[in-house]
Amino acid sequence: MRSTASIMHLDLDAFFASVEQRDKPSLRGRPVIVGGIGPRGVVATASYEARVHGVRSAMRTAEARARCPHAAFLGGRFDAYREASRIVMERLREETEVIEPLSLDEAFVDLGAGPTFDPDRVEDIVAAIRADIANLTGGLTASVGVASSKLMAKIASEINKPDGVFVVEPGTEADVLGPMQATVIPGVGPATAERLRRVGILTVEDLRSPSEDELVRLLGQSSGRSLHRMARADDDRPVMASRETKSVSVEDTFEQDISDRVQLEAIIERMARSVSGRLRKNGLSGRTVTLKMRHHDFETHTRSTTLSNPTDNARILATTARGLLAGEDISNGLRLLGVGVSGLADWVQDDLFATDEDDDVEDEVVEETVTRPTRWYPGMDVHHDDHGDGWVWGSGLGRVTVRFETRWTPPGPVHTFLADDPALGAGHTGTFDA
DNA sequence: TCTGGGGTCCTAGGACCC
DNA sequence: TCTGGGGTCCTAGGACCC
Repeated sequence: MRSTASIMHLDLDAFFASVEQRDKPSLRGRPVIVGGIGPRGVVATASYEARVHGVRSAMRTAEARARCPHAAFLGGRFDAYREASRIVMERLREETEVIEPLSLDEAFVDLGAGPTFDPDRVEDIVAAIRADIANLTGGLTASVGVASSKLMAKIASEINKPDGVFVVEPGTEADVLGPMQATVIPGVGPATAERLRRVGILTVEDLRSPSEDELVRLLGQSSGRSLHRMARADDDRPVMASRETKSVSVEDTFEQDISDRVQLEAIIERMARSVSGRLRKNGLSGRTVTLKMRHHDFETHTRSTTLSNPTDNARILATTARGLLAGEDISNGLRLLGVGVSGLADWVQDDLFATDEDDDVEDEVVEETVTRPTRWYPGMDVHHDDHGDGWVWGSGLGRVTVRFETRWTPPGPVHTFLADDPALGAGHTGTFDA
């Protein structure tokens, strides 16, 4: 915690809805709700006119419709939001390079890292930034908090929202924080709040009573230690100007549950292409492929596998993800499916002009349906058949289809297989050595 | 006709290696 | 031969954030 109020948190007010109202004058002064507009949609952002009627983010759109039937329900125009966000972030960067965007509509700014920062003029600096944002974006408003730490700046930006500013005077942090609900501390969500409530902790003040060890016992190492400090407004986390991407994923909730494997596999193909495209655009590739499945009863499971080499290739991602689906019982239907990649590496892209079609050039795909394999892979399910005359493969009860793929993906060839033994009712996927 | 999509971070257990 | 500890990687799940 530094001695001057020089960390700013800026939060654009009702961002998606405000962009819509800016671009469509007929929506100004009216309730606007942006989010999923299908039967299973939820609200992403509600304008303040809609919040009056109790509409909140993450609320089901069906409920929002019931509460506020006269609102405009919009699906969202992310290109417009990204552009508005870019303009705002660019303006913030004029203050200092040390800005940390948290999302399209939020960022920390280390004002103290600016070349000409004067702590006595914080109010003027903030006023100039907010005026510029309004001018540059066609009237978007922002709420701002300034304090000696990220924690207090973030909390302060909520205090005079919307279109307001709050500066926490250095030295008053703990006093400002004490009377607030423990849930104002970022990271204290519903589950943690409930655990705390059960031991009588409601406010930040209450959170100062237990020792660090007691909080660790209650909430685990990481949360326990950090909450013990946060409760005392003790926070020296730096504003981080750049953060590397850790994962890339796509998911979709269907309007109706899907139990048809062929249909799900086709969706996986589409998602794999989407993930692949985004990996390539960012010069990334990853080793761990994750399939996310939400069942009809909302039970959610992930299945993942780690390849021996990073890939950004749509077909490898699709083959791998399909293999992960193969072992799952989907007879009651899935409401959501997702494909993700993590374990990312940024490799030097050696073939900038390659297209998806070009990728096929050096690929080798061998598919065989056999009772005995002609090639072997690690972990191949081979066991001795006591009733027969030797070693069998898979269940030993029938034909097994194996698809071996070799693809040349920098920095080297990637060999994957997908084995499907109907009698086992399970697919087996992974990598093999050539 | 309950409950989005895109992320991050943490925990915990097992495998494996030294 | 037995026991133990630590570190790292992998998988799965969960909490949380906007």
